[in-house]
Amino acid sequence: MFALIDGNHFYCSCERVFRPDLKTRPVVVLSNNDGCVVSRTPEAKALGIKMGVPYYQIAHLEQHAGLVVFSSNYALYSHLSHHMMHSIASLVPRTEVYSIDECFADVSGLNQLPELALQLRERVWQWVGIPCCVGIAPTKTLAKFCNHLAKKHASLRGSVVWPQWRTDIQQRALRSEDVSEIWGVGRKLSTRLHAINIHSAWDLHCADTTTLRRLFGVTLERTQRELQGIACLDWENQPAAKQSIVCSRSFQSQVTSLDDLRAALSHHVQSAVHKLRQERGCCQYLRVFAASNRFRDDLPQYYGHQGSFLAQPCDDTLQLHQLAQQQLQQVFQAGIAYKRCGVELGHIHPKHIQQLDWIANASIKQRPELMQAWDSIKRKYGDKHLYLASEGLGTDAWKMRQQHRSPQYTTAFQDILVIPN
DNA sequence: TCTGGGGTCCTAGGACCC
DNA sequence: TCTGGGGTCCTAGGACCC
Repeated sequence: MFALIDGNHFYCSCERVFRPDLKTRPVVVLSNNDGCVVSRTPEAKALGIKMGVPYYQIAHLEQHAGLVVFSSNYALYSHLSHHMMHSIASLVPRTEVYSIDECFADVSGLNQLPELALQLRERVWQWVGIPCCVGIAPTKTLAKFCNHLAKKHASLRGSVVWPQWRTDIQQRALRSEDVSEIWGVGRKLSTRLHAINIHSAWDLHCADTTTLRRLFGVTLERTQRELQGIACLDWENQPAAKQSIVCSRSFQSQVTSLDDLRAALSHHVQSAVHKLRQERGCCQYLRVFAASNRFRDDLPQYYGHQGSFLAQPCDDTLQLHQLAQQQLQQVFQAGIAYKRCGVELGHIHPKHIQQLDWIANASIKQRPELMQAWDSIKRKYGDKHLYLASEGLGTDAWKMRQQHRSPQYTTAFQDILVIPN
């Protein structure tokens, strides 16, 4: 039996933890670079703000409807996420963190599931201040579905326990939801399903399995079985080792000079390789890309990229940085207005298991002690105090726009909340 | 003027093997 | 004129997730 616990409009709720005055106000959180809406409270939803809508289209609501806007503050969200997962783990034998705002919990063999659901919600609320909903069912897909129902219908009081429902109620619930609400059925798939008369979740539940398999493949067959209560997705005991790491950002304004691109890329390489070392991995592939603004039809469009393999797995920032900058040179074309660039590290292997190249003689210079020192300085003093000089080249045009960011209440001493007398 | 940033899995088809 | 059958590995592209 699986429980799925999901924080309600998580990023907004994180902001509200330290701003109780916003409890009933419409709040949204924007994507990086203050681009578009990625989290919204029910009050913001009621204003007609859709998910993913660009900020400039709703900015007027700050003036006219009391909308409160935040830039994303990942330091805050990931820290509160940690606390939330810890609170959940204190009540159940096993958890599997699925994303920053949701987690599966193993409730097999436990009695009084409705009471447990209530307890989970209350504990997260009391310990962390995040409201959440709980869905409990015999498969992960159904648990997600129950969670969805719990969020949608206030009358369910934040939790749905599938086995407690009579069969006809379960059926009615499946009939009431479009197939696109099911986990694993996205936009394309639901369009194709509608075309063959599969509209509701119940239609998918009842569809002919062989046809489904033939037309849509094994993934959707699994989804159907899960809807029928046959578990196809098991617990993931270990978080899988990453196969690739990507770091990229949009620029606050257009960038045309190689120096600005160099600076941005330098920044991204440093974070990507830092993540790589935290994974205890080494990569053997590196790709650099830079792109124009895809929304500007009036400007020349460009997506340039260049990747290459290394003779030897590597986790050395300086080496990878040098290679990335060489590749950028190939990618760069004058006369393009760039809006985004980034780096991808691929073919990642565990650091302690390495296949060396016995033909290529060139061994890549690596400096483990230097990298260790680098990482510990970053850990101790934060990100801003140590970086490669090339990051300081050029202008600030490549940096991120973050005009509405809240303080890092829980992770920076200078941002600790002060409550006046 | 202004539109995010990560990831994974599956499949079809081509190249190759015996 | 007529040309098998069974496999693996790799990659690109398409779909999905948050």
